[in-house]
Amino acid sequence: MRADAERSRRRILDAACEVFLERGPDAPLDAVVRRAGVGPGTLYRRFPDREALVRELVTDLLARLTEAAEQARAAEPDPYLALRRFVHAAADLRMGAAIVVLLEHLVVDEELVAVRRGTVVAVEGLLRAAREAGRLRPGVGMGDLVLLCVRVSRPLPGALAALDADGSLVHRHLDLALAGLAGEPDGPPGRALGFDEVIAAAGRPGEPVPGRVTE
Amino acid sequence: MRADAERSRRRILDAACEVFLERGPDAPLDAVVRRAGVGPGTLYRRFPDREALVRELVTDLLARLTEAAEQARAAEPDPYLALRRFVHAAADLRMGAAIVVLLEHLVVDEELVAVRRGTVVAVEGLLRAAREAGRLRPGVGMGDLVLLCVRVSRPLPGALAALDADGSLVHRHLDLALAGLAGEPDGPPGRALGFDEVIAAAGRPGEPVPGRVTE
DNA sequence: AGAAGGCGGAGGAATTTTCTCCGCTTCTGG
DNA sequence: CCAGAAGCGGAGAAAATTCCTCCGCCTTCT
Repeated sequence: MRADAERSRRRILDAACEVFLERGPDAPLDAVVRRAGVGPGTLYRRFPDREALVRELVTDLLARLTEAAEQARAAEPDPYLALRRFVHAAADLRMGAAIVVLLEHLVVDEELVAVRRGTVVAVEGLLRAAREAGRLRPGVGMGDLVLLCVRVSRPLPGALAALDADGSLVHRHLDLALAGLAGEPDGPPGRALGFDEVIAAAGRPGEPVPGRVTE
Repeated sequence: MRADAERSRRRILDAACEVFLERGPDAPLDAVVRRAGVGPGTLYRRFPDREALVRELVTDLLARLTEAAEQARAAEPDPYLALRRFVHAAADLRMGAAIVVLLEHLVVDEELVAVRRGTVVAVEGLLRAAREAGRLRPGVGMGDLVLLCVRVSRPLPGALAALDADGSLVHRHLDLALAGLAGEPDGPPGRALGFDEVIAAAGRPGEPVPGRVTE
């Protein structure tokens, strides 16, 4: 594969990831094209239809997730810290997009099942280790973990997204979800976010609200 | 106002709330119309443009949020339980819609500022009480609370939404976020969610994925 | 340097979204 | 219960969006 083709492929997949997270699995492919900064022809040549794009995106993400889970396990002897590390890595990888998109526009074939199984096994290992070490609230299941990850690591809607341009808020809130808003004062992760900052984007009286960042 | 007009107004506002939460603040008003089960004429007569609808929706929601905060404070002597009760009530009221939509398509006028101030004061009271009682992790601010509420109580994307048709998962995850996934075994709220359930909606190999519920 | 292959964008067809108009139904005051 | 006022739903025109192809030019590899 030629170098420029590979570059385009990567840009399209990355853009698709963000766009599907922000606008849902039916987001127009034109939006992906604009975000990726490529021409429509480039997208439609490589991915004949939406499903082809989605399939490659999901496969790619699941593989990287599996790798992240295995790396986290290897790098952290403490099972809870390993799980925590994985959760943060999953957010960086935009795990949400994989799931959103997997469930919507995809015929799940055997190859996909195999890739998915690999991810599930790896993550379940992390979870079981943390549970057996007594570092996980009893009754918390794999589904809870995954859904909380999806919920917390999705981009904030609309103009709120600007609050977390660099993603640090996602990591703060992941830590909060892990440790609990109500919890022992063993140090809060990051710094407190003021409400004023949240509503700052709402503009002042009489002023038009600054719209979302136009693409 | 005639009884049927009031009924239509309520149905439209409720529908708009759900639709804006699910599809973002630019969701087509036709989707609101379909969800509300009224004719387009009915919507456009009462709300000449998108802003009119959004304005009434936001004002209505903020007022109900303020009321919920005051009720929670009155009903629960324990500051933490009061905060917890409010958070759950806010999720039921779809607080997320107010914020999503407030930030996007609205010129914030003085009336709105006043209503919003009322809400902020009421919620800050709850938060301060919980903090002073030592029931809140230090460093957790109003913004964290609001954003975690938005994140957790937004509907899950796409087909995942079906997992939480009755909203019980939102409440479970709000409790988890409050108490922390990693936490003392003082009883997990609700029952554990299996990963199998999460991916069940993905269909079996070779089968087309059941699409989202068509409206 | 030449050839193979990829790139971006113009643009047409199809779909979606917006919003109006009007005949029929529902409500309310008397 | 009735008459008139008010509201309702839907057909459908106009505008905007989205999908996707074709083609002339540019990049990459040998």
